Amino acid sequence: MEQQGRPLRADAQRTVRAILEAAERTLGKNPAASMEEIAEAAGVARTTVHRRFASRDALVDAMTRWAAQQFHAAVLAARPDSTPPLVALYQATANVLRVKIGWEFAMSRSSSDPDVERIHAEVREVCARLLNRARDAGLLRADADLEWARRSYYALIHEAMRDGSEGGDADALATLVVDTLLHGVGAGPSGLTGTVSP
Amino acid sequence: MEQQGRPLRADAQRTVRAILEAAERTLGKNPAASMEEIAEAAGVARTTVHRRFASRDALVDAMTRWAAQQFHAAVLAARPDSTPPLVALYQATANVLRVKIGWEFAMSRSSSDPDVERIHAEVREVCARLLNRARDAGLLRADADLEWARRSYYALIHEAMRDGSEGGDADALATLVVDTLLHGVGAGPSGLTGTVSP
DNA sequence: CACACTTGCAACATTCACGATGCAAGTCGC
DNA sequence: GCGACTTGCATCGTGAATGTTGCAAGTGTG
Repeated sequence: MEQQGRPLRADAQRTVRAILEAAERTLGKNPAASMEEIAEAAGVARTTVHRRFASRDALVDAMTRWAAQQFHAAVLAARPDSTPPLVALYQATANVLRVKIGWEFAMSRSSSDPDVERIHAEVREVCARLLNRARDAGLLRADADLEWARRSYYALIHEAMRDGSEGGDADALATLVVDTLLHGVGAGPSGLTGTVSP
Repeated sequence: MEQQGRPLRADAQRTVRAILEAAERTLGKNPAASMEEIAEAAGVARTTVHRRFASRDALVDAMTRWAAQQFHAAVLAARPDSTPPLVALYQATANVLRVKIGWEFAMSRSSSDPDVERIHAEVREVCARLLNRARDAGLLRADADLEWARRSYYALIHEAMRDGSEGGDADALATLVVDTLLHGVGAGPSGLTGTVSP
């Protein structure tokens, strides 16, 4: 379902949103939760959920799609292609954290939906470009592996999100993430390998 | 099941191992896979799986417990309380990566089993002690948040594991992880906050 | 206000995974 | 080799979750 002959009535739209949010909460706690539990959490009858989403998969897909769009918007809002790299990095991190904190389940789900995958690929590219600019600006080591940098970045954001789930401030967390990404937790330069300047 | 009146016969033990490993492979690809699929992957009949593991939960619990023990052993093998911090950190990372690469599903599962939770708590403490020693040795910043350091460390290991799933070398990955943890991917010291020396 | 839309409720059909059992054939261990 | 253990196979029961349908009552919209 989810495609409309004509737009849903206002109350029906509210119902859809309520179901999506309830599904996030419920599946976040227990990924194997039944449609019944989701319906209950949303305050609607089980049949209503089936009316709005043809199948369980359709519901999860819709959640994933919704979260992916929020994610995309959060990154673009930081203007990562024009703002100075460090600022964009910080801004994007904070924005993304706000989304991930509210859509943990939907975001950590690897979707089979090609649309969703396309969005994530797009975001990855934006991120890659940003890191590239950061390196050119001397913010990253010249010999840094940008792919690993991106993945470390994602991993740190994901970890910071867990704090956020329990009432952390997105801006403070973003500072923590970016700081850690750039400088790690170590003290002086004493690399295990010889990556430090000769 | 899984507790024995007397020890299982040799062939039965092999069967148990085969089932555990098949379950890891199968559930790794699809967490919702049925007992049937697991049995097929193990090359045994479905009823045999039920003979060895009373229920699906019992099977997953057994996997989780097994993986947790391997994890614990991997950390202790690095002698994290006596070896010099940097060496222990590197060694433990490599050992843990080897385990996580083979038991991705079982390791990333938050268990309801108190025994498993105890093991993980124990490992967390060992890790905390190690990071403490690292800080005292001047390896970490004096004002570093050790809890965040530990979690960043876990997150980076987890990310590195994905490389390992596709044939990466555990030792090389460990170097990458420890290096990134200590120094990040940034170039010079230009902290966003004023954490750098005055 | 009138009409179309939306929802809750009750009932139903179906599918699927789980778990149990008995038995015959094969395998291990002493 | 003999006895105990283990497994495959065929079969059955059961419960839970999914998805559908019809209808009456309520609610938004023009």
